Amino acid sequence: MARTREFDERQALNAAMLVFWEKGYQATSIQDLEQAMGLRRTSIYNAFGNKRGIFECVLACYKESIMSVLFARLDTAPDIRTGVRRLLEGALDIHFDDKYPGGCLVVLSVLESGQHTAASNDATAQMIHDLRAGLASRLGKAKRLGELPQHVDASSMATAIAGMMAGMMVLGKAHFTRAALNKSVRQVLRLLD
Amino acid sequence: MARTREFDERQALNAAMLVFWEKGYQATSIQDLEQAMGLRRTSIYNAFGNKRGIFECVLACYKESIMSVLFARLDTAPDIRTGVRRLLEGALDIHFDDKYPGGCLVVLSVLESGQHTAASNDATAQMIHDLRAGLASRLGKAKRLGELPQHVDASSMATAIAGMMAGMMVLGKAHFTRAALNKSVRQVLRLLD
DNA sequence: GTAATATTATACCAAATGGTACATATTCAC
DNA sequence: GTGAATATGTACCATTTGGTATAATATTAC
Repeated sequence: MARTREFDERQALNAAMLVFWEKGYQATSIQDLEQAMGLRRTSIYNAFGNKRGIFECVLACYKESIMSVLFARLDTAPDIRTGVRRLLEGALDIHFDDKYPGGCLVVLSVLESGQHTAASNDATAQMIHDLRAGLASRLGKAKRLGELPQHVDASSMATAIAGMMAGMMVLGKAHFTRAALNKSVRQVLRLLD
Repeated sequence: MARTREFDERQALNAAMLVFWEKGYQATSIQDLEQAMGLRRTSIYNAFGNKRGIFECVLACYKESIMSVLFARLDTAPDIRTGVRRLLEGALDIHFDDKYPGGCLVVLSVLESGQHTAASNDATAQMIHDLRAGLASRLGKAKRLGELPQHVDASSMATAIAGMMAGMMVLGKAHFTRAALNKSVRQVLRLLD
């Protein structure tokens, strides 16, 4: 018994996500968001409360549309080496995809933690910890399946791979070539031999 | 034949560096800088021109006081494994040092490249490329000295180590423990065997 | 001492910031 | 159709932003 929303929330959040991703949190103004989302600020505030609220929804959007795709690449691969390779190359795909601003919103936001609420910081840190945990789990499974030597430490290996993934996003932002980053992926895979 | 400056430029820039490092560029206001540097904005503008000018000097300050110390740890080590270990652990030392805000100003600024001038972006990207180049050079030397197998690709190995270094700063900001990060350093060192 | 020059302090400004009051429009239950 | 409830549009606000005009102050060469 009320007026219906005229915009698609998912689409609007996706547009907002791209702006935060490119400019950073504080450097993104409400005016920027109005233009990108194609909405007046009143509609934005009505839907998301305030700027912090927008960002929290954007983080959830990023988790769904970006992180989960990468996770799937790891989980659905036939073996651990293929899985790790697809995970890291998937991150590179996203970085070099013209649809996105390059780098990673989570990495950016973790570095910009001084700008965010505790809730947002918890969310971003959790996404990284989930990545590490997913890797650790997959590596443990690989050990049980005999895909990896028993002496491999799944936990620290997972941390290293997660770190490498974040680091490659940084190098990408510093204009490292795709070829160079692809080669560094191969170096990481050597750890699994 | 003019009034002398009452503040120490190095000290002032160090204070400004800490603020940019913690809050990010756009999120750092001139008022923040006035308080941290202990100066009125007129003195700041007189010395550095504008906010972008301050930041460019801060980057130079970071390069001198932070990056060069890490480079030295790599260059003065007795062998390549010790050098890489000291480089990565040195980065962790800085991250966990209470004197600093955690993470890395260069990594942050590269991620925030949408906020910076081309000059600043060139400077930060160059610092990362210099790191990689320094590593590649040292790895090449290690090969010639027989410290490393000849099949090691110094170039892609350098990229991977530089990436890992940046990535560990990200993980540190996401509250990974020192113990966990130390273990991931050991994983990276396995690449050199 | 004086002139020239650079630094500092006071006070200020236009523009942009995040956010909101309020009127209007649209939907659905009845 | 009517009323309740939510969405949107217009216009606005206090605060903060980066930056500056100007006057006062200190330094050194002469």
